[in-house]
Amino acid sequence: MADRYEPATFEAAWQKKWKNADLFLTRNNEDAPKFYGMDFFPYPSGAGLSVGHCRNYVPTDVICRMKLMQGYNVLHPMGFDAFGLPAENEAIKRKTHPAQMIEGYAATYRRQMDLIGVSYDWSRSFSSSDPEYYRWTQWIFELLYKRGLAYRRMAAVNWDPIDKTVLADEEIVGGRAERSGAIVEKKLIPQWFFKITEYAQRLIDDLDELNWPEGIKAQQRNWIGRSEGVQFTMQVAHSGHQEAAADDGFQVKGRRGTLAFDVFTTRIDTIFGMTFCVLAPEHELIESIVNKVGAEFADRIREYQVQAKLLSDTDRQATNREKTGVFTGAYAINPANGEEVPIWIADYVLATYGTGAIMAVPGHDERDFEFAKKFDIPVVQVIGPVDGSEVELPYVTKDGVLVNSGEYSGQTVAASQTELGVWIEGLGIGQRKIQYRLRDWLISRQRYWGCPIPIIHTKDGEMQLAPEDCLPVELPMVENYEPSGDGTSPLAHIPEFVNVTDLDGRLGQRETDTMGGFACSSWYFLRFCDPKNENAPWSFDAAKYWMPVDCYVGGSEHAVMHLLYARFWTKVLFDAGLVTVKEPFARLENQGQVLALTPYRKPREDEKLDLGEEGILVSYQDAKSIPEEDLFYRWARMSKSKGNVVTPEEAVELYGADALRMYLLFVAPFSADVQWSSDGMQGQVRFLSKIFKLVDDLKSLYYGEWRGVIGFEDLDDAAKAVRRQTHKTIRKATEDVDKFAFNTYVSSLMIYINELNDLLKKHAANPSRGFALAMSEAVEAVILLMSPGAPHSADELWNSIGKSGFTLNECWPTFDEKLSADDTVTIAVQVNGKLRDTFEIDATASKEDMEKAATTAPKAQAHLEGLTIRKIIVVPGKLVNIVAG
RNA sequence: GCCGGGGUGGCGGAAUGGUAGACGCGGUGGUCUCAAACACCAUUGGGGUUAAACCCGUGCGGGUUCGAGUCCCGCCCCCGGCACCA
Repeated sequence: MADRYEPATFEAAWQKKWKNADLFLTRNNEDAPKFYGMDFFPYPSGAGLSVGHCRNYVPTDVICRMKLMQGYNVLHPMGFDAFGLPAENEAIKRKTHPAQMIEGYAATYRRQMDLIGVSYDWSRSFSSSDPEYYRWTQWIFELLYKRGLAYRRMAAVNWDPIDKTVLADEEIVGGRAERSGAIVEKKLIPQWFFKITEYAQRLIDDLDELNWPEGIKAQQRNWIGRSEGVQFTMQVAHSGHQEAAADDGFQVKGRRGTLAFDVFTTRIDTIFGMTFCVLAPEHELIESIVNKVGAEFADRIREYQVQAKLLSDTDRQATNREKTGVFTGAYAINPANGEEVPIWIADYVLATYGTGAIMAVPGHDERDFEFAKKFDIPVVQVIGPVDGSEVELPYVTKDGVLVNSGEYSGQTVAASQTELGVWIEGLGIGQRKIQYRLRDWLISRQRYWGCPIPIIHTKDGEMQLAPEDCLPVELPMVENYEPSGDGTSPLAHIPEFVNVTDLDGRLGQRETDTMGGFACSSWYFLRFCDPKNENAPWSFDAAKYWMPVDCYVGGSEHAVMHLLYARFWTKVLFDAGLVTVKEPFARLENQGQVLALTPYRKPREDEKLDLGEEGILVSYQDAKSIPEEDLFYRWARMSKSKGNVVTPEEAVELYGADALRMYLLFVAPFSADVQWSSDGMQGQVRFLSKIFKLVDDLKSLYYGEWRGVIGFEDLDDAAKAVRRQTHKTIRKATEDVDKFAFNTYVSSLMIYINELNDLLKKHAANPSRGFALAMSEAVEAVILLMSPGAPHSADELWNSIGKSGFTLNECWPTFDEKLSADDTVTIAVQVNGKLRDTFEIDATASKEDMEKAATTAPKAQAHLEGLTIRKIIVVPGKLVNIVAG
């Protein structure tokens, strides 16, 4: 074996041996505790992996490897999230079939993951597009349907009138289709939803028990958006301002002869300040109003509705957009004071939140204020500061008391919110209510490459589930699967797929929408527990044993969608008695991104920059020929489109897999973004070489049976120093890996190696027997502690000292508190909190001894000159602070 | 605007309220070499000094404490997410 790190000579060889020995197959030792460590389900893109992806996989691998060495049964699987739009679009472009294409891409991913030595149990791998897998995705869909959690209703899709296709939100840029440039329209079609809103409260509550980054939990809470308020009914005025508002027999909300609508507010305390109401342009009541008001109003309302429909969501919600709206000609009655207020229509009120209608209080709401100013609607103050001082409107703080509010004037905001809520309930026109921002989960996709929804529409318009034993409803393998041009899924144009007869022999048609990819990734962690099961999605016992995932690792960009959906499904499955956990992921860790220095040039006069860009992206090749004053570099996320990707192949070729792994661990805290530099890997080559050199130097001292005799040896100071360092490092390294502090895990090994080198240099000439034994222990500790981070090198070194097999099968070292304790400690001497001196003292020294040593320390004494000692604070093992004046 | 995370040498970053800058990258000087690369050794927060002593120093301003990078209050800046959700 060489005395330096020469990866080309052994890394590939060890990977082969691991494979031949089935080293990474999941083990199931009796009585061992379990550890389930997993990475986010990746979509295997055609670009392959970059070193940025490895930053996710390597740390998970390190903790899994350590847990395995610690005696856990470890489940560390990997599979592929193969269904979905990116795959389909790319396959169309390449004129190939997505199934075939994805298979190739997944193989590339696997090859790259193997190349960096990640210990996945590939025997458990699958793709979400495998019929054996999506059969059970459909099965879970049916479970949701049976439990009333899957339903179909009309909903808008983004429609591209040029390409005649449905677009995903990410295919729209600035209200236009990314590809065709057409202005995107909204089109109502029937679509499938999962009723995640029914679980909103539980999804909030159960966050508390999760060991997740606070930021992610906060994002989920925001997304679910719980707010407490009051919902109540507003009557449309019969008479008064508008003769056409006379009763002509409309029936709305069960009130014969009247028009009415519900509003939701979190500020019921401001109800006396209501000076108008606003309905969303899509509000159903508008139809009735249009029929009752004069033609001029009706025309303006219609026009506004058309305009609103044409606006894309992004345009409509653009920041700082001026408020728009029209007066309907109708009035509503404020139940608090009986006053009539005008009803407006405006798109700043969303149809999809609350009741799609609001009471507007411009005195105490910025949006209403802005609207009122623009349309000259009165602004009334009904809340003021407790001290009665004048304030500028809108006054939106909840710190205050009611004014101009009848009998409620003088009450605090908090008190009146309760009282007014009770009052509304007493009147029978509404109730206090908890409202969530969360919407139901739209799963329909009018595309080919997804999991078919197992529903049959019978001739009589009924919906039936495809019988369980007929699952999966297989996606037909067809040549043409491009979007069909009429907005339906391509599946709708495959008669063999569509036409079926149900169990009673009646004719029916299959549902042709497919499920969005998030459905497939909402349960894959359960399938990994029992991936080959042909009779069930998983066996209850397997899931009971492995779940929850103990450590789930991936990027924070999935903070809401995937993680929320997976939590939702797990809760449904829990309710159905199919799993024993309410939450799928006990601990979540987000890795930082890997950024690469990316060349840009200044734009020429006629060039426009893309949104958020400072310059024009250029390739590294072109950068060489661009004049220096026009060229600049920025840190940008590694991606194929930026052309700044470093692949694991390149890194492994130049520096080695272990150097890449150790660099990824060391370069920054796990959750921080990383500025990639290949120089850093050279540093790891140097470090690994140092280990090879040290192990080589220690071979002459190495005694394989040290464990049996070291306890009987009378150890000299040198030997004790070695052991102390060994046991300190074992403790530090173990703790650091457990808490995902991989950078300090690596640095603790560096410190250890440096110390061992120093000690060896000092005592090599005349080593005692105890020193040799302590160094024997150290050699093994070094190799085993580095094994999770640099497994190839560890196995190479392990065998070089005469051991056989794999370090992964060895026990993780344990530390002995007594051995790691220092004999002597360095004590800091402070005078009035400022460091003045230090001294060495026996670790067991008494407080009195420390005080004495401190007060007589020469430099400290110089600072005590002429002062009276008032107090002495002694921190054992650390410092002495002398307070003097 | 709201929510979350940050701000420490030239750079990445360490520091249970207890010696700030561990470990590494880079730099400088040296050894090796015909030379370079690699490697190794020394040094490396700023000021100050022949050297030391000493002074300053964790975004800014206050506070608590024997002692604050760490805790509290008020600001500033950066990154991420959400964003007319009534």
